[in-house]
Amino acid sequence: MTDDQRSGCPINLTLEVVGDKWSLLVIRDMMFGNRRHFRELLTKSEEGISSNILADRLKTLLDQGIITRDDDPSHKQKGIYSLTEQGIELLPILAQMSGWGFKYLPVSEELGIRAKLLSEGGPKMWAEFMDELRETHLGAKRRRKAGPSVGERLQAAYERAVAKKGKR
Amino acid sequence: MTDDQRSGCPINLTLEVVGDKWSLLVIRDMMFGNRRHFRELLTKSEEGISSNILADRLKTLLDQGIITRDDDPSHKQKGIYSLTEQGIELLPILAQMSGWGFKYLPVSEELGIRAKLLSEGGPKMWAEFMDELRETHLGAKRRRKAGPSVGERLQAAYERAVAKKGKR
DNA sequence: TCAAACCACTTGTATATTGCAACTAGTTGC
DNA sequence: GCAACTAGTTGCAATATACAAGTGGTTTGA
Repeated sequence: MTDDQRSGCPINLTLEVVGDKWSLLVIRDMMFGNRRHFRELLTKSEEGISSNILADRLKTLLDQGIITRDDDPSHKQKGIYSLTEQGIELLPILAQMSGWGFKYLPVSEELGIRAKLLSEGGPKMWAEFMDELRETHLGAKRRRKAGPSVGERLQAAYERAVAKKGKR
Repeated sequence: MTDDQRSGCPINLTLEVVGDKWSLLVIRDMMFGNRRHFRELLTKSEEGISSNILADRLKTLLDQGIITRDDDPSHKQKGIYSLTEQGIELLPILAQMSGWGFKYLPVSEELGIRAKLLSEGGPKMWAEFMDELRETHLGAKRRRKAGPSVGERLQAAYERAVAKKGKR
């Protein structure tokens, strides 16, 4: 990867950082699937990323300040990847992509349910979810709201959709 | 380009359609720079796309229903590319990317000014701009608002920034 | 204590995509 | 009729990606 940029346009610069077919999927899995280890990201992704590509993307995202890596105290070889504030703020981009894809592309039922909820929830729900991510990834204190978190609600809806599909 | 998809996830599907380094830049130029012809897109882009890549991306975007192509009555060889409703609705994704890039990446002053305005304007401004795009690209009738359009305001701000830079 | 499983990657190689420059085939304006 | 303009295409080199196998080390459990 070279350092020279094509232009100073914000959209172009953003695309140079996350405008490939894998980076945003890794971020997505960290956000919505709470994958924090290399092995989790490698084996639990829907799309089947290869290990060399994953290693390369994690390195780039580290260099860009979108994620950080810490040693896992429970296992000398494990690393824990966390989103930075900059990474967490990619959520609105993912949410908009998710909404657009849900509206116009052949999304599967069980994977579309989260997109639907996130789209209906709008910016307010996104902000709440970002606060939850700040808690899990940055250790930020958060004023607890009543009822299940956004993350829990999305996960529960997904599991209901999977169960429903299995019954058919 | 093959037809098989990696997964039915809306984010993944969106990335498979516009998740490369050029497609969204072409859309950006059509939206914000009002480039409608092949030659305009080719020569007036900040980043310098090559003609084979541009031809390929326009074909893909046509296939995907994001743009349409009509013959230009003034010139037998010219085609006019227009955004479809599906293409126009990519604006919020571009706006979010623009805002994120403006906040975190080394954006140039004259190209950042539009990002700043768009970010400050928020979803309400985006909706207004999308209405303007529906007028120019889809021929939709629109209730005129008082004062300059969003497109005009963005363009004027950009030109002021360029003029200011030139004086230094 | 030792083998099997697990961990985060790296390496090698085939294939696909991209970037660059030149070229084609036709149209328009003077 | 010719120069400039139009939308692309072609050939080739450089780069990125995909897939399978391997590396060096750690943990688990009998």
